[in-house]
Amino acid sequence: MKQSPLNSSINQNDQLIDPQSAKGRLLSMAATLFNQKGYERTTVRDLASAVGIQSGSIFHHFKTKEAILKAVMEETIIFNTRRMRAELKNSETSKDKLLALIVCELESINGVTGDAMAVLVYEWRSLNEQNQADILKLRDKYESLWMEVLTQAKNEGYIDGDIFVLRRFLTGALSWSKTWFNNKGKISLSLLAEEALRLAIKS
Amino acid sequence: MKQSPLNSSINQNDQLIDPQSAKGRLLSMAATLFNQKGYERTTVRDLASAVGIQSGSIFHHFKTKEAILKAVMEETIIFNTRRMRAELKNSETSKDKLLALIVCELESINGVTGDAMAVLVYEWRSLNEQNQADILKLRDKYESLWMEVLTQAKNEGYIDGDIFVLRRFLTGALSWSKTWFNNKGKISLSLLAEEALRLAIKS
DNA sequence: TTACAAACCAAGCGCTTGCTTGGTATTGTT
DNA sequence: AACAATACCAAGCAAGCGCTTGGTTTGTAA
Repeated sequence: MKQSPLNSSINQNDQLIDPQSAKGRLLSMAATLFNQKGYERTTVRDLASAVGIQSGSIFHHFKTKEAILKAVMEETIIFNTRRMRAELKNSETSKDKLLALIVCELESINGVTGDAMAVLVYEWRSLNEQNQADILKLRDKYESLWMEVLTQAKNEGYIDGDIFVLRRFLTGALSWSKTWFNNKGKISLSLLAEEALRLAIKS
Repeated sequence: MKQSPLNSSINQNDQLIDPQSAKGRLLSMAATLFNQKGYERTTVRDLASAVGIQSGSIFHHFKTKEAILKAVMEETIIFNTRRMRAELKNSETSKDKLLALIVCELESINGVTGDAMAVLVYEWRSLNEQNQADILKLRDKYESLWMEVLTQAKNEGYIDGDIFVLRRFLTGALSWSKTWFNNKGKISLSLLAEEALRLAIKS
């Protein structure tokens, strides 16, 4: 065996599943369908026929339907936390860092991981308590990156109001862009990011 | 008969259903459950037992389960559009009007109609095309109130960026407050509204 | 070639779902 | 009191659901 098999349990050094593999294509299609029709309205038969297998074969890769949902969420939050952490290293000032975070989040929502991110945000209720707790741990790491930068920006006088409230406003504002923003439309993503930055910092 | 029976068809002068009536209590409970567990996860049996009747009796009041969802959405958007229109008449300056709209929206999301508003925002996909189109007409009226005020504020120099983008940012930011804001917490709703106003207008 | 695990199929089980049906209380009007 | 409209119950149907089972094909490495 060249590599230990992946499962959905908590794992600090998670490897992401190869998107080319059968399991990876399944996850990617699941994210698409869960976002389009919602988790509950998507049947395992829908998902199976979308990837070209029988419905029962799904359960060779995942124990339950909910495990698929959880995996979609885990994959995307781990992937995007890494990306944010990497982008922060390329930024100097707190203003630059804030813009970098906004761009990252907008890209994660409207880019290739967009379906999975929307699922992460809007299908929360469909996880049982344990799984919610597991995902929450990952979200906490993600959010701590934001709060560090916002704290710095606040200390340097860039921000007026409460940074916790601000972060929550931004979470809602940016995630909502999934419902209306079009990458090929008039407004570019980086322009959108600048508009969003204007929400946060004064003049 | 003292009043024509209500149905879910499009109706310019919609009367809202009496919240005390059996149908009204059904709608109110439906909003609660749909928000708590999601529309798909809520069964007609759940809803029936929550209001203390048999599941089949639901269909005396509504033709289908989806008709309940649609009615919840219609009721809340009509109610809140009226409230916004009323509040706008009590405001003079465009800045006051904008704050009034923000307060209204925050109250509609976090107040008594909160469950129904969350359903309106997040359960969109569960309606078929025709019903989506019907609700969209009502939303258009609601949104036009916002755009009028934003246009005025922009013309008067209160707003920097694109008002369409700003409105969408606000939609996301305010609706997201449902997931974290607590009316009995440290931050009051009017304080939250002022923080939100800061997102929109400069210094 | 052999061996073995991973990937998948074909069939269907047990359960839940939205909704229907035929009938019975309850309410309001005259 | 009589009647009709409204509100509800008790039972269950047809369809769709997640998931299981036992067996077959495919890929990989010695």
